[in-house]
Amino acid sequence: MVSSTKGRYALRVLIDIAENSHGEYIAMKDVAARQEISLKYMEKIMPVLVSHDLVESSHGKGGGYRLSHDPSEYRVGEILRLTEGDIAPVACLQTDAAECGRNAYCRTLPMWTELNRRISEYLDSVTIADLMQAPDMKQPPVTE
Amino acid sequence: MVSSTKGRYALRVLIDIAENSHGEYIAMKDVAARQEISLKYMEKIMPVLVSHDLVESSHGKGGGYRLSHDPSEYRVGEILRLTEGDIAPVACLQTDAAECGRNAYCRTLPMWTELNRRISEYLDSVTIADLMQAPDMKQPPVTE
DNA sequence: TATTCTACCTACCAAAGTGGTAGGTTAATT
DNA sequence: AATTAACCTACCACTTTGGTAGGTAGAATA
Repeated sequence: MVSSTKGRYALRVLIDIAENSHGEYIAMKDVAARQEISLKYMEKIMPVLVSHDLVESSHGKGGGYRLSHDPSEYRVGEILRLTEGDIAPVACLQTDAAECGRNAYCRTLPMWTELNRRISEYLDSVTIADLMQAPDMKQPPVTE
Repeated sequence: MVSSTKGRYALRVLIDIAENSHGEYIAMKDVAARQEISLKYMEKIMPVLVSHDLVESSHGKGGGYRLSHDPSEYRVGEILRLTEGDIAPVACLQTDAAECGRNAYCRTLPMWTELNRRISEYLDSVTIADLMQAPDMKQPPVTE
């Protein structure tokens, strides 16, 4: 699996902030309701985005999160790498992977490397701006 | 992770059979030694390949496995789908996935769908024949 | 100053998946 | 009959996933 809920939720939250906060801070309570994601679970994902300066936070009333940059500057691959740790399709290509020892004569390594390259290339070609509300898309219902 | 050891081992075993058995049955003991894979673990993977007619087996002395078809007829995507169950990069695209309910307004679904398409397209474009020993490749050492 | 709202931090946890091991049974060959 | 090798079933330790619970810290407002 390239992406677990962690990375996917992070993406959806960023898109939600991009669409609904207009430069203002937006409370996670609202995002969680719209995205139907557990608030508590989201709270575990957000600090990662803060520490890498993807979003800025403010405590207290009227606080919440807002984007640090323009939506067009957020590459999906980058977001997934931060939240998932790695997006390599196989264990032996992960950045923390131990040397296999069989690399010199591994028949499949070149294929995995090429697959990895194609996945990264595609995910890095898509930005948050690309994923924002298309004209023909409905807004999600606000379920309280 | 698109592929766990199950799928990767299946691939390596099929390539090993393609390279080393020449139409003859080949014992898993030998493949396991060359590929440095636990024989017992391999034994759990092989029956899947038999039941889908990728390989044929024979019991007893001089028995083992051999390919049912020409190496060029084995697509990597097909092998991974059999052994992994699914190669979708995200849970909501798996064949057994429950309807999300948010699909109509999910901003990320089209991207995941396209990523899934690209992964499948690439993996289905590679065959076992493509992965067999290149001229500049060493044979793995036979570790007893 | 007290209250309220919100981010943030820590600990815990159930379920599923991963990557095996162990031991025995069946079938084919010598 | 003995040997060899596939095959079947059960078990298991470890990690990841996807959370929940409860409390703390900081900022705004009344």
